[in-house]
Amino acid sequence: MATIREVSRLAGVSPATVSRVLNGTTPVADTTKERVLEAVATLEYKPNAFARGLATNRSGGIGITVNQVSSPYFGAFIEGVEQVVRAAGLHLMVSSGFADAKAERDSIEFLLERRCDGVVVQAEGLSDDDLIDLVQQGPAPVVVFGRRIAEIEDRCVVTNNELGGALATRYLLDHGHRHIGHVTGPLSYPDARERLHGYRRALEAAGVAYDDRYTVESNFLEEGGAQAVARLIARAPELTAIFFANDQMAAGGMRTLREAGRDIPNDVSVVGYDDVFLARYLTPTLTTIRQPLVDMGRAAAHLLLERLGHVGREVVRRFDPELVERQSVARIAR
Amino acid sequence: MATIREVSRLAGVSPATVSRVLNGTTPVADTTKERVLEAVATLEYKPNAFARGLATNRSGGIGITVNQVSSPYFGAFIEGVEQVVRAAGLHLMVSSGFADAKAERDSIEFLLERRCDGVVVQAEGLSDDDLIDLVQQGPAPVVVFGRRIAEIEDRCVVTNNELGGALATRYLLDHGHRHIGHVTGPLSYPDARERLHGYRRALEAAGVAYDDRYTVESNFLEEGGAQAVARLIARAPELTAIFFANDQMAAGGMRTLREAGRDIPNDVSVVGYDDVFLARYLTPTLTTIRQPLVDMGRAAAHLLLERLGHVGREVVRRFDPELVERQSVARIAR
DNA sequence: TTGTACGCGTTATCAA
DNA sequence: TTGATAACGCGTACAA
Repeated sequence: MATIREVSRLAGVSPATVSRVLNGTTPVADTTKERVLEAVATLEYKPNAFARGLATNRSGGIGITVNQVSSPYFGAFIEGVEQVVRAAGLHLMVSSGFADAKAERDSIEFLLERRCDGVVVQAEGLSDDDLIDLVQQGPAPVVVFGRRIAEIEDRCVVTNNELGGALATRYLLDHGHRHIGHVTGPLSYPDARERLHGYRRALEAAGVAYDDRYTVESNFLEEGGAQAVARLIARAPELTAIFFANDQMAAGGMRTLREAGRDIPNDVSVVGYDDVFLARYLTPTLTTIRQPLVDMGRAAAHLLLERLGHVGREVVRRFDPELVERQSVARIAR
Repeated sequence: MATIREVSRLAGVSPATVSRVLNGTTPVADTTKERVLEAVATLEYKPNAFARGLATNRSGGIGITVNQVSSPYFGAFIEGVEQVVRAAGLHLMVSSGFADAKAERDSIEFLLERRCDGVVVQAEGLSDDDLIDLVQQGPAPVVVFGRRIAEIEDRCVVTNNELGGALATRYLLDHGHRHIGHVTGPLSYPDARERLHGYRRALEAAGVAYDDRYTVESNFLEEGGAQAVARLIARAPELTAIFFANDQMAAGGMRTLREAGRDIPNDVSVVGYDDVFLARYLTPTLTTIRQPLVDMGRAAAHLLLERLGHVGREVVRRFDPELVERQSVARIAR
């Protein structure tokens, strides 16, 4: 590997000048610039990332921590982040948090020790206060994905969950349903609460009274969805539709419905949330709410780059989900 | 951020001694060691990764490039790699190749420029020769995932595709099937060829003649599977079972079968390959061949660490797939 | 067992 | 517009 000194010798200039040509920090005469670039080319010179980091105190790396790399949900998000980070000539360091506060803390610390210039955090174990601390005290800019925290709202990339809940519910109402159940996620999660609010808001807007027998709290897991539906249909057999706060629970719930002899969508219509991979493969295919994850990843990256002094374009921080129409909802006979 | 010099001052020793304590390179008296560690703790000293890299010429980073981060298939593999890399105190840099030779080349170069200590490569665009070159000439150790290349076999982590193909076929034979079709992947891919060999071998072993009307080449995509099945049942309506070289094609093929009025599994049994996420969500759930992706990721990482002088445990480089029994295969009436 | 002093390759400051 | 030169923070011969 050639060094800057060898390049400078070949070009007949000082190392400083080579650095100036490469970084564009100071004007350099056109003729010398040419000579330098030629020398760079013939020696296939690549700046040493360590030396550069030592001198500038910047690594050219962005860190990202998510629950689990192998989840298609987070995978799509990471993909968006990578696109932008890569296009900016930076690189991405990943680290998993596994929805556990300690692991998440370790993960973030790990990335920060590696002197990432900025970090994208998706965390479920850490508290809001932890994240506020991190954003406000941390040694590098931080962007938070999937949590809306008032104190650091300008660093949060989120979707409008309430709108998502309302979209799902309104779609069912539009198909004539009036007895609509809702299986929520853990209500300790803001996402779950907001989707519930959206559900209620849509019902009210349509003049349908909210009945709390129609709502069951669950856990965002397939098995939880299955159990929740069992309770729901025992308690309120008149339901003709169920809105699930994520697709996994919808998958479990659909299984229970089928086992109970209810046809989907003709006896009971179903709407999910997230549009993860499996939604297209359920039978019937699942009508669900899609979050623009790749776009959100791109936005998170842009938000970070903005803080790092890259040219800032306007960044959207709150994304509107949209409904993906498939075959799990039927129009009800009046 | 504290430096090694500040630590040394607080502990009343030289910077060199601090370095020795932290790296364990040279014996240090117990009492001084204690003083140093105490100073490290109170100052919350973290070594500067750049300075360390500059001095040692190692980054403490492992690079990985895969087709697409958001695919659950590669996600699982990445997860395995991350587990091991992280446990070794190193970090992971990811970069996507998108099955395109140029993008893959860029990706790898990018990682190497960032001075990764080693790189895990999953590539579909690059030729065998490209990879051999990279492994033999590259500036850092390289491990290849999912391709078996004779010249660099000790750097390849693969599954036994032929065994997988045989497992699938034998399972169908055991269920009484004698007219078994096979939808292959692109036969330019070794994976696809090997699975086909496994299929033929199992047929021969059972004394069933191979009939080339029963084999259709396709493209590993859902749509391709759908079209392949259309051709297959037109040409050989007597088929009672089909083995697909991946799950995506099986999903497409099942759709075609259903549209043609064939019940699965009672009219036609189906076996897939990969056990990706969707296999559990098809109707009926898909019997398929599972590759131990997380384990393979771990193995790839271990193989790399071995080259980097970490304690080498015995590493398995060739993994046996296993059959996952679900509901897409029925016993045939004799 | 410990300390001194140099080198790693770059960028930034200052002077010319 | 350019060149010397001093950081940046660590590891490691070499000497003690």
